Amino acid sequence: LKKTSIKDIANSLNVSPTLVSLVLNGKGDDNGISQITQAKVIEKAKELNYSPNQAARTLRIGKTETIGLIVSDIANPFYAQIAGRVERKASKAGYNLIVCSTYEDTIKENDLIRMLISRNVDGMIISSSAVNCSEIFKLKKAKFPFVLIDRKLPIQDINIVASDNKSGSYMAVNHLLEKGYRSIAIFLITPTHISSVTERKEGYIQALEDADMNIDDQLIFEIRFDHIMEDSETAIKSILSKNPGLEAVFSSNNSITTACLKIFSGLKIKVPNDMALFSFDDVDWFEFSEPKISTVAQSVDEIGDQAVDILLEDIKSNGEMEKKQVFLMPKLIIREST
Amino acid sequence: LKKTSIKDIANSLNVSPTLVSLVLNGKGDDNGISQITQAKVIEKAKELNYSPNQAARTLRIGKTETIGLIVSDIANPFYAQIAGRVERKASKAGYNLIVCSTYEDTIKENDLIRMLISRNVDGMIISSSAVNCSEIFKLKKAKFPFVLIDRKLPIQDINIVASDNKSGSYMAVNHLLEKGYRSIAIFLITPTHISSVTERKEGYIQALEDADMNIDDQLIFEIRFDHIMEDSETAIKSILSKNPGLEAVFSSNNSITTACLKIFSGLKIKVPNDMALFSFDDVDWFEFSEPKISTVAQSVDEIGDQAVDILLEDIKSNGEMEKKQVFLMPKLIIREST
DNA sequence: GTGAAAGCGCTAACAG
DNA sequence: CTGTTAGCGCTTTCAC
Repeated sequence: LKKTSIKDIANSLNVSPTLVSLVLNGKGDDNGISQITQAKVIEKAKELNYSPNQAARTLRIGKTETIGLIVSDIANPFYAQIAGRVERKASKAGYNLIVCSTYEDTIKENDLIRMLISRNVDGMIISSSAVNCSEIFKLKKAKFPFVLIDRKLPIQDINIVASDNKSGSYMAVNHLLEKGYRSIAIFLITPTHISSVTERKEGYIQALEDADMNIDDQLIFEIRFDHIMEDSETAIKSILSKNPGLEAVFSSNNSITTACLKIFSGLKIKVPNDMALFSFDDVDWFEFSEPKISTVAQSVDEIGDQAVDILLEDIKSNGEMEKKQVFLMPKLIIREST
Repeated sequence: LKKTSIKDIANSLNVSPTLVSLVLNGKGDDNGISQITQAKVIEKAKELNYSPNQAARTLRIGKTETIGLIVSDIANPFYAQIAGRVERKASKAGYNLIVCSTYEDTIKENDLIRMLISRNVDGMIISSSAVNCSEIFKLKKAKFPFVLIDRKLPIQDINIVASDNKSGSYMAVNHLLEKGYRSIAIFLITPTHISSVTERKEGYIQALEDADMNIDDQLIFEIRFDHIMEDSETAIKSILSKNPGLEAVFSSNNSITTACLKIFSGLKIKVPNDMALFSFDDVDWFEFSEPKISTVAQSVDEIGDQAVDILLEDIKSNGEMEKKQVFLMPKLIIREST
């Protein structure tokens, strides 16, 4: 498979590669190349099915018109929706998108960042699960354009677009309290060090404290992201045996909610009568499930849109611009599960 | 942002770029480069935070270890799941993935194919909505490795992994018939020329014919993919006014099912008592919705896995291998909506 | 054990 | 109006 190059076009037309390059890049008029020649070049390019070798172009000019998106799992509807949104916006601005999943593996995350750098992406959007943020810190130091989404990192002066998870969580627990639920468990997803998780835990604790209630560590469960069904089942069974009086579960992650629903159904536990269930993130089916699920909804579209806007701006400024921090307030959607 | 190159390492160590390249590519031992020198190079590379410039590498060796995935909409759970599966498998084999969505725009599809070629991807996995398959045909002619998924194209001898949509549809309608539903509408998504859609229509017609029933064109609805809510609503209202006796809707696409559920709910139409509903594709929430949704489930994971396997094999063979056709039989999952 | 030199395809500065 | 030249960073052949 030998691809046609600018040289091939030039040779078959008896002109120089430069001329062909100029024409094909729309700089023909600027350089006063005759319309006839231009037409010939363009026609020949089509005839030979020419498509520019981006590797060569990138090597020469350093830009790729590509941005990288790193998330924990592209199959999660939350990230899938963000990815779709980012793709559309980026595409409109002439950028392509490389999407990568880390599956919460911090080594893989670092590898992916290096890989994207190697590929000369012009910028990145990252939902990081980093503990040691060395790789991200390098990006910052190198003034490489990037914006964090969804999860904070303990680094100053970097772009970020995320939800105010603590407030979201606080509102959710508060709602449960107002509804009269006294004994409330929270299910957190691992890795628990990521900011969205710690913040959701903080919101839960704060809400209980503000209501002068005790925090019972026994009611705070950690569900491993790669063993969601098992751990949720263990957690629920533990509740049933040790805390039969429990009235509500705040499932702070949409995948955990799915698991809980399955398990409750298997155990013939009726929501919300036997047990209330509050979720985080709004997934389309929460509106049709039995029962419909109350949840804390993040502005997914806005996260995607703003991330792209900020990133493109940063790219334009060569990483020199003043960094932006955007925190979106999530909204409570009350349905039937509480 | 000046990245460190092989030359930088070479200079600071007073060795040649050749040596550095050799060491960094694990060819040090083969070329008898001393362990001490190798260690120095590797250390220096780390120290200078070296990451190879893929553009240069690609320009030189022609390969990128990247594959492209083109689907209609990455935010659709069906494709999101395939993408996840493909990403994992490809990643294990050392390949990166570029994911693109066409949003059913054939122009965009062609642009994307050219873009991926420009980027020197080593192969592609494509769910095509092409009418005029010129671009895909060019791939074939150039012996460029690719595999179609989900949708057939009228081209011989190309790799494809798809479901037997006609049989799936046939089984679904047959099930409705057996359950005693006599009057059955089908909702098809546009563009209707894509094979999965025409096949689902064919299966519907065949099942009715085999049961000696008339085909009523009034009961075949086309829902525009970018106006799903509106068109579904129009269709349902048309049914209610013109065919009040209708007993079942076969919604041959998961997004349409979502819309139908919303609309039925708004109209206080009870499923399955007032109207049965059968879907296509299995989405996790079909198990929790009210009612739980009967559907034709494709083996999504298998589509993804096989597509990658075949693609990698084709890449290895330089596009010379005998092309493979895989058609997976979907399964009926009967729940409460029928 | 190591280095020099060529070339992948493209673009940009400069020359006519 | 068009062409020459150089070089982006890397790998590879060949030479010492």
